[in-house]
Amino acid sequence: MTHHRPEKPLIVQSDRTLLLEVAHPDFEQARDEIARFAELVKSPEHIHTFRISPLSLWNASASGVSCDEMTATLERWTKYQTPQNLLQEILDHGSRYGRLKLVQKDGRLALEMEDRGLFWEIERQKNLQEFLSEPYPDQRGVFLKEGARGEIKLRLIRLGHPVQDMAGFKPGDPLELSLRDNLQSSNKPFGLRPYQRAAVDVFHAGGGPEGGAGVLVLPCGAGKTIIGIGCMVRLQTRTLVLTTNVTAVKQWKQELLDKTTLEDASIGLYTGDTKEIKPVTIATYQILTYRRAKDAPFEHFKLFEAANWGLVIYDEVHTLPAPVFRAVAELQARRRLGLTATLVREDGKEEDVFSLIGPKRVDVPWKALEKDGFIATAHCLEIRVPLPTDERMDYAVADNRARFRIASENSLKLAIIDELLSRHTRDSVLVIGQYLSQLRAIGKRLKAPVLTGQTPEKEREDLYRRFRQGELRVLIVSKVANFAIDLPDASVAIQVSGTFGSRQEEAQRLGRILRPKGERNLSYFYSLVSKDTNEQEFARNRQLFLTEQGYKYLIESRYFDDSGSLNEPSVWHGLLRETGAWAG
DNA sequence: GATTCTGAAA
DNA sequence: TTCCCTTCAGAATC
Repeated sequence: MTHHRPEKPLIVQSDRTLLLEVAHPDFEQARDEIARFAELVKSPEHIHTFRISPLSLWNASASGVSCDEMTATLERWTKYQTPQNLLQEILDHGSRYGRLKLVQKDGRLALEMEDRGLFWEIERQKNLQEFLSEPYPDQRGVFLKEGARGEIKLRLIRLGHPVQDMAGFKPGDPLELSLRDNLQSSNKPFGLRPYQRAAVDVFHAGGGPEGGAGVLVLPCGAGKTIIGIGCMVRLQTRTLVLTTNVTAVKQWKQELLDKTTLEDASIGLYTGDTKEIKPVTIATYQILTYRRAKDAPFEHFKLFEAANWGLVIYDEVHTLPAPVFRAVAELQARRRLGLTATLVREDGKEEDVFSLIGPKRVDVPWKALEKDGFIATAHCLEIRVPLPTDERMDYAVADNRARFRIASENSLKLAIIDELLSRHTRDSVLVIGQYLSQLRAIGKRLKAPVLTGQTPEKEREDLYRRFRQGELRVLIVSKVANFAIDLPDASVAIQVSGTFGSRQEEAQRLGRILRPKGERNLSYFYSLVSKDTNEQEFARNRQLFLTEQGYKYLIESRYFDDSGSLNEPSVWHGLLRETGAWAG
C-alpha cells in the first residue's frame, strides 16, 4: 500500500494504540469496526484512542471476528503503513484462541495442541506441572489430573494462552418449562425479539461442546433476563441464577412467572430472608460470600452443590465477587451464562471472567438497539460550569481529594439546574448525585423530594408511584439510583456529581432514561462538571464507556461575561432546537 | 412469630 | 483517594 493517505481517519501505532479522528466523515463506521477488537481508552473531543490487547483480540476471535478482518479494518482506515509488529501480534494472539483445546478423551480430561511446538512450550511450564498427567504418544496433547479444568485455564491465560474449552457439560436434572405465548400478567402476546433469539442461539451453539459457556454483552434495557430465560427454556434443566441484589432476585422470579410456564412452587428464593432451594433457585452474590469471620468458610457455597444444576446464570457478571471465582473454577462441568452491559471490571479481572465463565459470545451495540427503537435515542451534554470566586479560592488551597468534593458541590450547579428545568417543563426529570449534602440543598431549592439510602422502603414505593404517575415531576436521587432497579424511568437525567471515574456508573445512569418513550422516543442526559478542576478528568473517564458505545457528548462551556452574568448556553439551545424540544 | 435495629463487610 | 448503598445475621422489641 502507499505510505501516506492523509484523507484517512486513523493512525496505527506500534505501541498497539490506535488514534481515530472524530471529525472525519467515516468516523462512525471506522469506530464501529475497530471497537470489535480494540478497547477505547480515551475519548476527548478530537481524537479517540483505542488499544489492542491480547484479551481484546481473544474476545474478538471468540465472537467470530477473524484476524483477516481485523487487519483489513486497520488497512482500510489507516493513514500510514500499519506497523509490522502489530500485524504480527494480531496474527499471533488473535489466532491463539483455538490452538489450545480442552477435551474429553477416553473419559478423561485432556489438553490438545495444534502443533508440537506448543506442546513443548506447555509441557515445560513449571507452574502447570501439578495438573499435567501423561502426554499423548504423538505429543499433540496431554492428559490432565482430575479437577484441573478451571485452574489450568486460569494459569494458561496468564501465560498468554487462552484455552478453548470443548470438554462439554453435565446435563443437569431435567426441568420442563416453555415460554408463554401470552404474558401471564397482561395476556399480551409475547415472543423473543430477533436479537434476543440470536443471542440464545449463539449461546446454545447447536448444543455442541462449544455452546453452553460464555458471556453476552447487552445494553441496559435490552432484556438480559429474557435472554437468560430463553437459554433456560432451550436447555430444559434445573437452573441456579445469581444476581446482585434482592430486588433483582424478586424481579427474576416475576419475569419467570410472567413469561414461562413455571409455577410459583418450582421457583425458590435464596436470600437473607428465605432460603428455599427449588428446581429454579435465585440467589444473591452477597449471600454466597457471607462468612462468620474473616477466615471462616463461606457458609452458603454449598448452594452450588445443592442440586444437580444444568445451568448457572451469572447476572451482571462484571460484578462477580472474587471469592465466587473459586467456586466457579470448580464448577466447570456446568453450563454457565454470564450477562452484562460491560465487560470492564474495576478490579481488572477480565481474564478470569474469560477463562472461568467463558469468552464473549455476543456484543449488541447500544446504537443498534436505538436504531430499531428498542431503546430511546439519548442526547448527552456535558455542561462545564465555572467555580464562583470564593469556591475557587478554597479549591486552590485544598488537597487533591478535597478539591474533587469542592468541584462536585459547586454551588453554581444549582442555577444551571434551574435553567435546565425551565426548558424541560413537561418531562420527568431525575437529578442524580453523589453527596447527600448537595442533594439536600438541591431538594430544598427545588422543593422536590430527595431519595437516599436512608429512605424507608415504604416511602420509596410511594415516591416511585407518584413519580410514575406524573404527580411528581422531579425526583432527586443519591447512589440508590445505581442499585434500585425498580426506580421509574425518566426522559431527562441531570448528573450533578459522580464517583471518581466509574464507567459502569455512568452507563447505569444513562440506562435510567433509555426505555422507549412513545412517539418521540427521545431522552436527554446532562452532566454538570466544574470547569478547570480535577472533576473534568474524572468525568472524562466516566464517559468512556458510553463513548465506546457510540454516544457523543456535546460540550457546553459556561463562563461569566463582562457584566458578571453567565453566558447564553448556545450548544444546549441548539440541541433543543435540533431535536424539536424547544418549548419557547 | 414478626418487625425493627445494629454492625460488619464489600 | 471518597462517600454512599446494600446485604446478611443476630439481637432487641413488640
